[in-house]
Amino acid sequence: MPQLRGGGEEDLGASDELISFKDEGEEKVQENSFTERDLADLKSSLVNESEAPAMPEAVRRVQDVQRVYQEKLADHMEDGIKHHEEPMYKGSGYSSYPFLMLSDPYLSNGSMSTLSSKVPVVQPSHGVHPLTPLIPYNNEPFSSHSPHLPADLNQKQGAHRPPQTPDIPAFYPIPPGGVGQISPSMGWFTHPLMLGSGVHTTGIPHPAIVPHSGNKDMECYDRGMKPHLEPKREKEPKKPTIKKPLNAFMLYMKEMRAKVIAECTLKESAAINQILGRRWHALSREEQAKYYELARKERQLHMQLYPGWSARDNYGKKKRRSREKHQDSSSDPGSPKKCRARFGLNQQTDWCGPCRRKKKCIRYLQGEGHCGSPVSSDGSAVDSPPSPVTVLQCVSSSAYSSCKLTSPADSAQSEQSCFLPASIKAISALVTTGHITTASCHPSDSSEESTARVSPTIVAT
DNA sequence: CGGCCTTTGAAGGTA
DNA sequence: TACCTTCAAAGGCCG
Repeated sequence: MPQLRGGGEEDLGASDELISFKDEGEEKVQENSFTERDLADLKSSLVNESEAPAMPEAVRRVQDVQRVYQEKLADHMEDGIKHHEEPMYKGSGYSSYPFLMLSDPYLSNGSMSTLSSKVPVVQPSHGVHPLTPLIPYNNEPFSSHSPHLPADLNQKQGAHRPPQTPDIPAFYPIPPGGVGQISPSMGWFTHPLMLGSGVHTTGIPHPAIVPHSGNKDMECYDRGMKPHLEPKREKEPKKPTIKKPLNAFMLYMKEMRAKVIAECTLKESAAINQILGRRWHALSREEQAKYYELARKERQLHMQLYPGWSARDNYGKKKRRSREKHQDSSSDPGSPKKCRARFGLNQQTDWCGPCRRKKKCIRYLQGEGHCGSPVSSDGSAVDSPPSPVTVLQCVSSSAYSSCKLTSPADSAQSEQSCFLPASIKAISALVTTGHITTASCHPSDSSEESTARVSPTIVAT
């Protein structure tokens, strides 16, 4: 993965990113230079575009809105909420970042901006992550049904937010319609730091704060009304959930999901995510770098908005099934346990995917006899051997789809049966229809299935 | 109704 | 330092 460490800035990614990209060459130096200079170029070019005579109307509106927000915030600042500066944004180009993010949808004739030059921009039908306004995929107003739309921010986090730099408001997305269209019914939001006493003039909450389910305030927003906050206050106010900022892959998924759905006529997220995972690996470093940069900005912004927040805060809010760690197969003391141990750090290209992600090794913990390595878009194995298998035939049942597989590496073309869990039967359907030509097969990692479990790898759609 | 599935990355905890 | 765990999004599925 790209290391977008730009001169003095904090890490853009975890060590995982470094690991993944090590196998792609030694262009790190070049990569490192991407963020600062290229971002600056991007920004200036976008600004120039916006100032050009041919600037689309929407872009001008964006600027107008940003100006309004700047003025609004200045007013708030004068009201005594100004505490500290955020030097990290000063002169870093970050202040213009929203421009970077927001310009895309508004650029003329749907062309993609530099930022997403090679990444198709889709029009998701659903909502936008609280901070994912940074992502330039939507030229629609926010969906009023977005689960991210917070309803009761006013009484919650927003009121406790530290004062903000004038840069911040510009980070937020501008509806295509401009200021005049900003309304709660659109799910538009207000920077928490602009709230002052907790309620912004627009009364629109910040989407990073997600109310708990059953919040009637949401319905208010859905109906374009302001929420009834006062009855709420009488009760014990539930703490809103501040979501984690999206990482690069999540941003990528949000942007590409609709496209994959359209292409593959799939709806099941599990299957779609598998495809997206493949495509993610197939992305060039430059393409991935865009998303890492977006994610970095999101994290920065998130830290600014919620300084005391920790991802740990949300632990336990999702009920997780008891993990299969009880059945940890690491009870094989003699053999190499992990790709890491077997290949070492300097042969990370030979690591399986989970090892690269510092997760449980699927290759040597579970034995080496299984077929199945994900396959990149060019058909080569991403995770190194073993070879992918070709799906010859799939027969769906209620619970599983049984597929006959053959491995190219097996010259005898002996067939073996794998079983697709019901959750990915849709994949097998694609196989049978010829949309998918290759799949990989992993042996069952739990005792509950004696059959092999197919983890389909999408080669062509 | 709520957890599961499935993906990658980030972050925090543990050994 | 290495490893592990949880959560972030999404929506169909299932108990």
